[in-house]
Amino acid sequence: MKLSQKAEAFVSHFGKMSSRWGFNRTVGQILALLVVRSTSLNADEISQTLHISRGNVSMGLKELQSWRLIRIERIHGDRKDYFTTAGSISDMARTVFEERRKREIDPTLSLLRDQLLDTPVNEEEEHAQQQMAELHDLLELLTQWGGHLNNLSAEQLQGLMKLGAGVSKVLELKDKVAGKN
Amino acid sequence: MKLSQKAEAFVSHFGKMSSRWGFNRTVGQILALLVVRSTSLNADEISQTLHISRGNVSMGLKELQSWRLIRIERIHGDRKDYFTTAGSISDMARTVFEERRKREIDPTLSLLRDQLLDTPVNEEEEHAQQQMAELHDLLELLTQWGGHLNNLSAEQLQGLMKLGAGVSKVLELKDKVAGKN
DNA sequence: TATAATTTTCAAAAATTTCTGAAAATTTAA
DNA sequence: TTAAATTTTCAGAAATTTTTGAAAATTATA
Repeated sequence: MKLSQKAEAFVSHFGKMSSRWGFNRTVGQILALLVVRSTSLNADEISQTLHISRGNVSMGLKELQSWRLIRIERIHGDRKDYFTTAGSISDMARTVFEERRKREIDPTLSLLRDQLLDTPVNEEEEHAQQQMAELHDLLELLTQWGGHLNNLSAEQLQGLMKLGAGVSKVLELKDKVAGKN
Repeated sequence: MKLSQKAEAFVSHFGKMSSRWGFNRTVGQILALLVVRSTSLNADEISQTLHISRGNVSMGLKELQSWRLIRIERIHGDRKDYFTTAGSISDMARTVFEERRKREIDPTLSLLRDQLLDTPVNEEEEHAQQQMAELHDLLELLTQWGGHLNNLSAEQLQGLMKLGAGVSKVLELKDKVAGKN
């Protein structure tokens, strides 16, 4: 399975970038390959296309499954597992945000909450807690906001995005309406 | 300089998490230390407190400056450089988003745009381009949206966040008003 | 069942990243 | 200027992460 120039560039770029998004190079490459290909692929095909060992592919696929980004398809009369992406690009984006929240934000919030239970015993601890409280509130706000956005339909999301800079106007509008009631 | 139990836990947690946010453990620890301490610190103090070499501290501070997350203060009669965080927690959050956009999103958008210039020569390339277009549009939307949010005042942002799930109602409201004009 | 096909695991090797500390470079003040 | 103080650099060492590939485990078919 030879990749086109285009697909090659895409896969390679995502391999390099993927470490920033929480997975290693081969995992990024495998995902990019599945995104770019229109048909599902088995582990051997992935291994040959990306020139990575069969074992590495197996681990990478497992990792992507733990992220809920790919799913297995069975082809009748073929014993092998075939893999595709789980949903559209924006489905996957939502999933990545959600998974990263679980893996990174939630444990951090939990630590911060614990820390904030204690009463500070001096100026220095007072300041530390103040900062932690600020971070806690910010993370919580972002999390809640993310949750709300996730519940919006694709169209609503689009509408909100298109609103863009006009959002402040809408906020004023909302305040006016709220004021009347 | 001995850290309190609390500060220790905070610094250690951020050391572990920081690789997910684009910097290595010591860089994360240095930033966390500066966040939690109320006074500015010099490189030797940081080195002793975190038990990392002087050279490593120097590199870490340089990295944090490239992220625009810390700034140097000079203390009269003292030759050493003293370091503090550049602004509040939310200032830093904004900066991190902006820097990551520059370092990760922008190059990706640029690659995708290049790829989309070519005309696909077969079904397979057609599909690849479709996916890339979807990703391109999503990233662009997120980027624009991020830009708008960055331009809102802290109060407006707060207001928007508090809106939460009510956002869909406000969208309807906006459509109504728009319809009348 | 047995066996062939396929996937997973994991110890060791390779690659990459991070860290150290001494030397070089720079800055400050006398 | 000069010299002391401070910071930066960077080659090599240490630590960590990733990858391989062969053996073990699992799964599917005859």
